Amino acid sequence: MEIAKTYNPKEAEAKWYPHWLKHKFFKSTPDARQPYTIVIPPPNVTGVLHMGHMLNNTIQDVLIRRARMLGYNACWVPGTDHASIATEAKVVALLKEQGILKKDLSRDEFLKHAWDWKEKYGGIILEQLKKLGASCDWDRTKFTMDHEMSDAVIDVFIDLYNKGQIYRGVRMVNWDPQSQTAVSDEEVIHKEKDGQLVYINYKIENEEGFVTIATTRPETIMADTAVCVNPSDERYTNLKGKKVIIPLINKAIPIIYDEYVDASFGTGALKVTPAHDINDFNLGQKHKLPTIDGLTAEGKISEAAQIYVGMDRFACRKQIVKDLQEQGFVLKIETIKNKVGHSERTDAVIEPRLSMQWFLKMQDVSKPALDSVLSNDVKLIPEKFVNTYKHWMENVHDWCISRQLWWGQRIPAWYDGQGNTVVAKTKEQAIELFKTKNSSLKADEVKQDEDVLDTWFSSWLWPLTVFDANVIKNGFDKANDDLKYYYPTKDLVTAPEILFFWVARMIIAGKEYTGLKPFTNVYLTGIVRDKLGRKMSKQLGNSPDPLDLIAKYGADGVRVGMLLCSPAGNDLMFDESYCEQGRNFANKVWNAFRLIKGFTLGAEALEAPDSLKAAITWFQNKLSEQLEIINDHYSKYRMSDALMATYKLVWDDFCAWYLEAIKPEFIDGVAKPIDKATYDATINFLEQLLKIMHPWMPFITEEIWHLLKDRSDKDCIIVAEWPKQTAINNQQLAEFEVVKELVATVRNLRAQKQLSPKEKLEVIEKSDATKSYFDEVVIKLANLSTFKYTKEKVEGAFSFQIKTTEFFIPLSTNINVEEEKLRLQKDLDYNKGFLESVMKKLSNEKFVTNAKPEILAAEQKKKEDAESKIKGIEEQLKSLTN
RNA sequence: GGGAGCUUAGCUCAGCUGGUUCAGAGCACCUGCCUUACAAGCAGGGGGUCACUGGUUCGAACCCAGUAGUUCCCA
Repeated sequence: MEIAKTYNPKEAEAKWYPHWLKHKFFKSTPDARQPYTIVIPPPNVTGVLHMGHMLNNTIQDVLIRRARMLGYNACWVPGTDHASIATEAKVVALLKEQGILKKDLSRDEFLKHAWDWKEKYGGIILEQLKKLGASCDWDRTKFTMDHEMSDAVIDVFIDLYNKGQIYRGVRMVNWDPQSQTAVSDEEVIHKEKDGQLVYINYKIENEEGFVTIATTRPETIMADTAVCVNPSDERYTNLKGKKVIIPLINKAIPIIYDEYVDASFGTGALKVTPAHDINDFNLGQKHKLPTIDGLTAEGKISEAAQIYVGMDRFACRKQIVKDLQEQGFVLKIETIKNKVGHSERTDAVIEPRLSMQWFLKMQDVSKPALDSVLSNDVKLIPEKFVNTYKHWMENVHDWCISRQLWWGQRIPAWYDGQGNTVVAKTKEQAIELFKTKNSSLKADEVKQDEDVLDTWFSSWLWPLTVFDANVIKNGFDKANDDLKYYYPTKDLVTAPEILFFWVARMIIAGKEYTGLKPFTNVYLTGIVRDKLGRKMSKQLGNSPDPLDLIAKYGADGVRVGMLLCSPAGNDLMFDESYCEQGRNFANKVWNAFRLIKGFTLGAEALEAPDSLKAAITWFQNKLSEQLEIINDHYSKYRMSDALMATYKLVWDDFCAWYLEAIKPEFIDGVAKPIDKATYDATINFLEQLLKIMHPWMPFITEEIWHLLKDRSDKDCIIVAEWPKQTAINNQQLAEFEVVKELVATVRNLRAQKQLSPKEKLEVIEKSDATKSYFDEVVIKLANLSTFKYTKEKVEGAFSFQIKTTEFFIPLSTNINVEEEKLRLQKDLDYNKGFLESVMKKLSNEKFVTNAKPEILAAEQKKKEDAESKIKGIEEQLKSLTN
């Protein structure tokens, strides 16, 4: 059979993914084995696969594939997230294109459109993950708004309400005027912007003179209800009990005194606008000031402001400054940098706004979640995130969980129109509850809260409800078999940006409802940036389409490329050339396979020559040594290190050394046959390497696995057993390092002297020995005629040292004496300098008395080695001079 | 404004208990090769004052302090 010269990823990908699915290799059901569980961070239904998903899901797939091979019952649960704000925005926009306005639709009509949209587009991203090779148990696919998943969310709300942890109140929230909903603190992104600090004169009532305030938000002055100064600020002590007049609307407001005001900022006089600033709100509460809401939900000037009514907040800001200037109220304008909050979802400027919202008290529930991270029960990888986590959890604010949207779980709170509120799952239950409070209730007056819950209020249950959506209702002790078996899950792989949004809250929910952590390890990936360090985003257009990359480099190539540049928790500067490197690696593996496949097996009686036996034992050792290192990297979640060790084991050790050593020679254009022992060993090595490579490169390894031998449909590498270590002979590994150096020196000599690689050379080792284990390997790799031993120096030959051993290579052409002397002199100088530095240490009394014995012994050895080396070089120099 | 981290070769990064397994890897670069698996390759090579300044120590990339640059989190 003809095997293509370059690997064709498309074919293998199209063949093996369906094959794996067909044989249900991704499927997991509880059994006697140990479980290894990962729940996917559910991607947003509005999303398409981006580089962040690629990274995140490749890591999960590597972990789950290796776990499967290690014999765990590996279960990777996929699914999607309903993403209230983003999805509702998409649906609203789509309807608008069709000429339908949300306000003209009933709630049910709108939701029907939203579900249609979700059915049509919501699964795209999961289909894309399959192209990457993701080995999820697709039968378990969940959606955060699946009926029973939503039910659990409602049950949690009711439960926490009944426990007194949820309350409703007027609070200053982060209002997104574009999507017309409150968002949580965590969804506000603060960006530094150029702003104007406007100094405005407020006339003192019934008196000459004025007080100057400085503000970045002049459009809110109509909603001012006081001016506040620091009581110790001498400039304003004379104003006690007086009032000032707000310009344009000529309204008198009191001057109040509070330590809160920083006398050094602006003029030291602060306009107090309780409805539009959280600090002002707190001041207003303290001093019992009235609250005037000067803005509407759309971010326009409200009736309460009296003037500019209906004007957009930003247009008004410009206009009012102009008007104030014309009327002489503006003292000056400074340009300053200030941080402005933006909505994470819509990028609209966030408006602090007073409104009635639902909150979850975080104080009590967060405590166990903090402890589980501090005690390492839940491990954050890398550890540096523990600090950030701790800081957030210790300064946590109550969580605003209501959103003024329709797409999501509707808050199960009911109002009777007479000021009573109950929380219940159904209207009927609500009515029952009302009856205990208010006997004159009419059923049609009972109305459910219009708002839905924050999306994170549903996804914080994800690791629980994907297995058992009834766990909230029934309690953890009555959990189903799935939850009991798979929970707590093993690893969570996610981005640091959602450490608080999601990770912390899952731990809270897990602790609250099971008493257990939801996962053991949290692997935090970095943000994928371009090579200029910019975050990849659609807006910038600097993100490649992952599917294009897969088409270009193959899924395996892209997976390797992603992970080559991804240190845990650090951002990665992605560049396509990494994928190229991944593709090249796949091709290298392919060609190693081609070579092996092309071997012709000799007669049964053909024995393995010594050179091959030595190469085999060496590689067996090497494989075992590296496997231990790779396993260790995995155990520490050092993914790119594990990958690099795999890469070098395959490319350098296997291809460049082992295969070169055992590769049959060609005689008269025909390859010599290979003996069975070597052939079998080589196939076995390749199989083990394929297994080690499989988590990184699932497709090519499966392809070669099947091309290598005739195997049944079920005998797939995806379910093969992870290689086991064998004893390591370190002595032989060390000896082979000398072999490598020796071969390199010979090759280097050829290059320098411009000798043909075909010309056979002779190497003579100065030693008492007459033979050693790897001689035949050296002969082959360095293309020698003979490898001999001598007790005496060889005159007139090229000479060199490796460690403390001298070697000679007689050359047909005379060596250039001057050149040699120069080279040897350089070597001598280096070694003398080295010896000197060692002697300095050894003659230092404090070193000798303080250093650990093994360090001292090592220095002693260095000294001896250096001395013997120097002696050897000096002798060579002497013989050259003669 | 408060807190955390980072700074090692042209690039991306390792460097675990301070000591020749300490200055490393991959890529890129340079030189020579179309050598019967692979030019998506082979062989060889160059390249770093470990951000800076001080300190501790017999000894510092590593520990401590300060400075600069940078990233993130919180307000």
